[in-house]
Amino acid sequence: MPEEIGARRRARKRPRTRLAVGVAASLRELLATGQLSPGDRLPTENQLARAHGVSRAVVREAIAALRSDGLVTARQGSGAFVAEPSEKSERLSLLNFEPDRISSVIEVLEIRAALECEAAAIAAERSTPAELAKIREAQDAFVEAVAAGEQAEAQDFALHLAIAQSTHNRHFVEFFRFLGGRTIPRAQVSGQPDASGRMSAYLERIRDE
Amino acid sequence: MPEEIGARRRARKRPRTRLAVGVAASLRELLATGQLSPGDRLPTENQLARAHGVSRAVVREAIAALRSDGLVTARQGSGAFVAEPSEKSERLSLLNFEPDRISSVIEVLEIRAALECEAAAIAAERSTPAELAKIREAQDAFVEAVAAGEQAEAQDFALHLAIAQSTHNRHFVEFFRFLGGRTIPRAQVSGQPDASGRMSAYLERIRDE
DNA sequence: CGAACACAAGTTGTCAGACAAATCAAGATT
DNA sequence: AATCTTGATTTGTCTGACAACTTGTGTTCG
Repeated sequence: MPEEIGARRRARKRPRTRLAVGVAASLRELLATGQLSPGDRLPTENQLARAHGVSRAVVREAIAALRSDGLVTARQGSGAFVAEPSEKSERLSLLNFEPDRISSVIEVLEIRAALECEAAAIAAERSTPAELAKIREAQDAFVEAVAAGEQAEAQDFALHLAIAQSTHNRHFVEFFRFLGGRTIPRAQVSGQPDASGRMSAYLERIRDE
Repeated sequence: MPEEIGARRRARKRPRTRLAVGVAASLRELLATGQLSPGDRLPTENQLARAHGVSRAVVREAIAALRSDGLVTARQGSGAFVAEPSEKSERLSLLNFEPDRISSVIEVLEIRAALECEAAAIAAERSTPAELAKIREAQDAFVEAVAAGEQAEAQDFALHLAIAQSTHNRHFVEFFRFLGGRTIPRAQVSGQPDASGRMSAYLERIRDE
């Protein structure tokens, strides 16, 4: 018995997988595999508790998690039912890509390029002189860093953020902040060949406008 | 007493606000107002239970909801702590706008236009003949509907979706499906004055490419 | 004096049973 | 036939208890 305790103590930060997450995963699989369709009533809490060998409290916590995700809706006295797929569930899966596949990274870069292009155009129309100065500053810092042979991720991000803020559209800002955190670790894609080439063309366009 | 019961029975589909959601909302406010910063330990379950006049089970369900959202992390034997803001929380707040403000709708339309523009360009390069035919079909249906004086939201959406699918980039597809659901009810913005004008120019561009 | 150990208090995780509240279906009543 | 009553079923909540884990404190030994 002591060895077991030792083994668990060694695996610190992971005291034990909570039972509720196991039950929740089991339920999620039922939904994912289509064994339970929207509108269906899932088993009662007592049934689930007996089936998984846990107490009703654990089952309740598992269902609460699904309900928090909008996957099921519970009605007192009636039961818990699978909810219809809504925007919310789609919003969660959105951009939930796997960074392992290179193509996935490229896809995100595509969508990012599309937005950067338009953001720059809008920013050119709306930006105040102060914001323009800020963009120029970030731009100079970026070209300097590139000239010095650095990776310049931070400067790159700062530049895009400055442009996004100049659009006065907070969705652009939020989107870049999100994508920035996703794609900054460029070490994933081995060589970023034409990144600088694209960037120079990109900057030229900004100057023009 | 009977009247009260009647009043509640009349308000069907809303039997009663669950206690857990009230406690969860209270906790969320603590985080939002900064009274609890990342890394802080929030009150014990017993304290919260007494403070809100509910049982510990309710408090546990409330905390489980926050944990499911990634706002707090609980460690057995130690307590529950406010989590550091991560991508996940940003992803949730992303594009979570209020449809009441007209400017908010316009902002989303801007970001949508930016993506549609680039998606069309990419689609033009990659689309297979079958996909091109599908786009043309959707396009014809759209112009027909517009000519008939209809709103043509469904055709509009189908057209954009067909284009997005031709990019072979599933992020575009997901994004349009998401934005489509958000902006389709255009009744919000009273007159969509230049929508058709923009659209015709947009279609011309596709034909060119 | 310092370090390893033992221990106790506090906290979250889980269990078990019970009752309240709501739903639903069938039976009883008018 | 329509309405009311009743009972069973199910989720929502309460209560108390114990297990598992963390943390700090004291204690003992080198």
